[in-house]
This record gives sequence, C-alpha cells and structure tokens, in this order.
Amino acid sequence: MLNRVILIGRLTRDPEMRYTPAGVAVTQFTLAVDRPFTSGGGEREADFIPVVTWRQLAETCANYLRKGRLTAVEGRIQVRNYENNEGKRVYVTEVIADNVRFLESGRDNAAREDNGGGGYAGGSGNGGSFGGGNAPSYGGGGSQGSRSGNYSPTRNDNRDPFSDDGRPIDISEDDLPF
Amino acid sequence: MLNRVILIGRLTRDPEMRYTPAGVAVTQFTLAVDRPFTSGGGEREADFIPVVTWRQLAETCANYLRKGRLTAVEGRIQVRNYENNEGKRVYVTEVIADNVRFLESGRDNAAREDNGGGGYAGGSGNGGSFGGGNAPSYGGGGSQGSRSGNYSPTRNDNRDPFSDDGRPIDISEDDLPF
Amino acid sequence: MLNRVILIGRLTRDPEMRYTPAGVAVTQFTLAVDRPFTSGGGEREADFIPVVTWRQLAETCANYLRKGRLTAVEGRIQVRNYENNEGKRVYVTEVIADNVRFLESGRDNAAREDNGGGGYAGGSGNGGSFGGGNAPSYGGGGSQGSRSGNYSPTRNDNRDPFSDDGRPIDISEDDLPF
Amino acid sequence: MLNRVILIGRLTRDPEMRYTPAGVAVTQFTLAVDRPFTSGGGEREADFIPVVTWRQLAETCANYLRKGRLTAVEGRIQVRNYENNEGKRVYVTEVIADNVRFLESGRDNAAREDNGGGGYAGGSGNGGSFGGGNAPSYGGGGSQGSRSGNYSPTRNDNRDPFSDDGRPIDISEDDLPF
DNA sequence: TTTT
DNA sequence: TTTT
Repeated sequence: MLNRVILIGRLTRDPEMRYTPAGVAVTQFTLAVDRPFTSGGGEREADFIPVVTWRQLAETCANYLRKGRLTAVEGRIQVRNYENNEGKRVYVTEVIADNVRFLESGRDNAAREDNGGGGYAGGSGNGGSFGGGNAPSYGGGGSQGSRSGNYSPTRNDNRDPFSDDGRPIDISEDDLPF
Repeated sequence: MLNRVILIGRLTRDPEMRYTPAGVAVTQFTLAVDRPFTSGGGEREADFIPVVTWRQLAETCANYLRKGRLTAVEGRIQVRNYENNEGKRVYVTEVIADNVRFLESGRDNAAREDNGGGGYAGGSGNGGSFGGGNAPSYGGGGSQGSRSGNYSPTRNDNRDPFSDDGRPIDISEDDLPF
Repeated sequence: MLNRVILIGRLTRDPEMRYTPAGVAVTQFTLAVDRPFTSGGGEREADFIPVVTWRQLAETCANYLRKGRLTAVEGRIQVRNYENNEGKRVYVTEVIADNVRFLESGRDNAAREDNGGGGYAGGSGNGGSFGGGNAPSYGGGGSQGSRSGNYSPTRNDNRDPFSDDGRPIDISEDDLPF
Repeated sequence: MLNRVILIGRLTRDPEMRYTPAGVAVTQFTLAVDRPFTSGGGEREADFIPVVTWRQLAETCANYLRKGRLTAVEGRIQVRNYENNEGKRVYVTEVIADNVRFLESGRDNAAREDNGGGGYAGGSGNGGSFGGGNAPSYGGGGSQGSRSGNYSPTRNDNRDPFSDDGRPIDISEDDLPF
C-alpha cells in the first residue's frame, strides 16, 4: 500500500546502463550506506544496496553518476525472484528509484553540471526519448509487439535476468515502474 | 549515511519471535505491499518484504501482530550475507524496523488494544527488560566474550542464520540496531 | 533538493474541496497525528497538519475521506506566504500530498470501496479531466472556461488565499505540483 | 501515528543555538529546499523550512553547520501555537530533527571534519550531559537548577517563544522530542 | 528575511 | 511460500 525508501550513500562502482529488448534504458548501481552505529567488533559497517533506475532517469544516472559519488535516492523496495539453473528460486531485492540527487558536483567529470553542486534527476513523467523508448511490450528484433516475442535464449535460461552476459536484459516490461 | 524506509502492508503470516543465544528477542514477519501500478499481464502485484524487529519492539509485535493485519513499518534496509553450504555467498535484504504501527485493531484478538484502532510500538529507547537482554556479545553458556563462543553446530553450519531450525539464531549482537 | 513527508493520522473534519478560478480541484484537510511521546504535563499530544491535494487526487479525497478516518499521506512540505490586511507577511506551511491511502474502509460511507479495506489514490500522472483542468495560469482574462467565472476581488484582497470565503481560491496555477 | 520528514537543502544562515531556562540546548536553522518543478512565471522556487534540533544534536549542528551548506535532515513535523500580543493564535510549523547529515565538508571551516565529506549527527540516545539537562519541566517556580535562573517575564509575554529577544526561550521541556 |  |  505504501513503499517509500530514501537513501544517501556512495556508489561502489560506476553505474551500468543496459537496454531491455524493447529498447528501454535501465541503469543499475550499488549504494554503500554507512550504518548509524558502529559494530562492536568493528566489523560490517555499511549496507550495500542495489538501485535500479529506468528510462530517462537511467540515462541521466549513467551520464552523471560515478563511483564514489555521494548520492541521494528516493524510490521503493522491489523484490523480484527467478529460478536459477539448479531449479532454486532466488530472491533479489532492489530499490527502484524515481528520484536521484547528485550531491557532489562532478568537477572532474566529463559530463557538465552547472547547477551549483546539486543535480536534479526526477523520474516522474520522463518518457524515454531514445529509439524504441516507449514501446509498451517486450520483444527482440523483428517481430515486435508480442510480450515475449521471438526472444529465444538457447542455454542458461535460468539466470538472474540482470546478470550482464552481453545480451539485453531478460525482463518483462510489465516490471517497469510507471 | 541515511537509510529510511516506510512501508504499509499486510502480514503474510503470523510473526515469529525467537531469542538470540544472549537472550535478545527478535521477531520476523513479511509484509505484502501492493504495488502502485497494475502489471500489464496481471502477474506479480505485491512485494513481499521481510521485516525484523528487536528487543521490546519484537515482543510487542509478536504479541499484537497477526497474519493479514494492515501494518505500518518504519526502519532501514539492511543487507547481510552468509556463505551457504555450497560455499556461495547469499545476500539477504531485510527492513530493520524501529517503529511499527498496528493499523487494524485486533478485534478478534486475545491481546487487548483500546487505543482507538491504531497501536503504537516505537523502538527508541526500549531496552530488553527480559533475562539476558542487554548482553553486548554473543555466546551461550561458559566461554563468553568470543563472537561465536562455544557454539558448535555439528552439521549444516553454512545456512541462513535466521532459518528456523529450533536452535537460537546465529547472529552477533553486533548487528543489533541501537 | 529533496523534500519528502509521510504521515499517518486521522482527519479532524471532512475534507473541503474547492476549485481554482481556472477550474482545478483542490482539497484540503487536516491530519491529527499523535506524537510518539507523552508530554510530561499531559498537554498537547498531537500535531494538526494541514494537507492539500490537487486535481484528480483532490476529487478522490473529497469523495472518500471523512472526519476521523485513519489516513496515510505522502508528499512534500510547502511553505507559502501572503501579506495580510495589516501588511504583515503570514507564512503557511502545508503538506502537498501526491499519494493518499485510505486505511479505513468507509463501511458506513456512501461512496463504495471494495478494495478490501485500503484504498489507493496516487497522484502521479493524474491530469485534470474535468472542464478547464489543465489551464496553466491563474484566471486572468474574461470568463475563459473557468468553472467559477467572474472572479473579481473588491476589498480584503490581503488574506489567506485558502480561507474559505465562498469565492474561488486565490492561488496561482504556478503553485500546482506536477 | 506516524510522522516522518526527510529534507535535503541548504542553510539560509548560520544556525542559532540557545538554551532553555533549564539549560537544554536548542538550535534552529532554515533549510532552503529547491522545488522539483519550475514555476511557470518563474516565481518562488524553493521552500524555506525551519528546523529545530535539541540537546547534543543541537550542539553538533551549531558547531558544524554554516550558511549555504548542503544538509540532510530527518525528523518530524511539529505544529506549535501561541497567542500573540493581539490575542490572536499563531501557528508555527517546524521540523524537529533527530538526524542531521552534513553533506558538505567544511573545508574552509574552523571545526574539523575528517570523515570524508559526510558527517554524522544522530539524535537517538543523546541525553543532555550538561547541567540541568534532563529537567522535565519549564523553569516556573523558584530557582531550581535552571541555567539562567530568574526568568521573570514582565510585559510582551504574548510572543513567539522562539523569537530571539535575548532571554532564554520560553518553551516547556514537555515539548522535547525523546 | 532567505540557500547554491 | 505469501496479504486483503
């Protein structure tokens, strides 16, 4: 009924952008968020939280975010699951962000930002303006329009659809937020 | 640096309370949180989000929450990991709640609530008042002070420390929030 | 840069819906939100927080919310100000909601809800579908499709534009969220 | 029942710290929070939101925050009211913060911060450790340990208790969060 | 009264 | 594995 997350942390790596077969941009990165308390033994002291952005916001994040940058993220928790190649159900929890704030200017970054040290990248109402962007259904090359189209993986079909194996990500457009 | 989650959803089952070897109460339950949009094909339409509470709040949740109850939860995302018995690292994401609101009075419930349909159960400042409560370190009987003490599982040591196998949960007190 | 509020409380009265001169629906209500602690002397123990919703969400709130109902609200804090008739600047703080959840079914309510006790009323992407809805600016010219037409303030122009004096509310469409 | 606010913005001025008659530190500042949209006519484009912190957090904020600094604040909305000297009830809305994050290192600041550009200042569990700290009530009667002793308002008693008139602030300890 |  |  209500699902809201706000995080401030630093990227553990550069973000990775990919496209769904239908051409929708998806960017993923992980935020390291320091815990508010220090573990007694000084052990684990940050949570590494995977974040996913879609469409225009995905492209902005891919362009402006870099490893180490302090970043604020607003979104919701999503739990998806898939069956791995041993027939076991694997659960993946991610934050689907609809608002990302760049809290550090990328002074040493190629992409220009002149908004005074805090960039805005809201997700509401941002349609994908790139090729194939708003296509409402999944489908690889030729015969589009079908939900699962002629996309026919040959082997290793049981995998995390987000795992980067060079192919477009195996995720239905049904999972798109908004 | 900042990590805040607010959820409203319904319990998928009755909550489960257990104790750490040091006697700290831990209660777990899963919230089904309906997504704000309807999937095209009508597939998955809720996220099932695991929630963990500690100490006094754990006891209150165990006493008052029941399967199906509409509940609000405030907390932070925690990602812990452990190595399973195949030597693979498994990541578990949970919401560590420090504030839980009972949005539905348990009219058909044994435990009385007369606060007008909305119970309060804040976590701040609630020390464990039961036996062994505030003990700062993990460890059963004799040789305390070590992280894992004389706890000597015989087989299947590589497991989710939260999996309910009848033994006290295998988690360090270091992971306690607050 | 980021401004997020989540409240759960009860309506102090029935909501009030009005229209801007351009015909945009605005609904206001106040949430009584109990404080998490009890005041020593037992004095004030709730905050009364004014909430404003716009467009389609305003109409849904006006239809389904009633005095006393437990309600969750998500939005942002807005501080507007105006000069009162003594030439003094008055500051008004409100929560502009973009998401409202009805946590109590209106069993005794005329408006039907059969969604199992928790209604959804998201604000994203809800354009005003009624007459004059999306007009981007405040009722300037003659009568141009505005729902309430000839708005002609004569005296007492220095007032809270939201005060209900029977006239359409004196607020620019520029202040519309989204 | 639930009241949570998260803001990211910049201080409009240096913070101001004062003490209650009982010696409890209170720091106030205003955050300018840019709105996520641009007003049509280009008018107001930020909200100026008053923030209040108490006790240890107040002292940390006074020491480390400065005008212009990008800052994250977590807390709750509080609406207090008082009667002004014309007998009119005035409502004041503030965010009572229990967590403040310094998102910009004060490189040009006297107070040292070497935590890599993001300071932590949580409010939970921070009792006032200075003289008179936890006194539960406002300095009414005799002289009972209050830091500023003989508080004796003569005229102009109807005022914003927070207005800085050189006297200790006229606010009951009952309003302390936690 | 306001920040970058 | 899931709630209404």
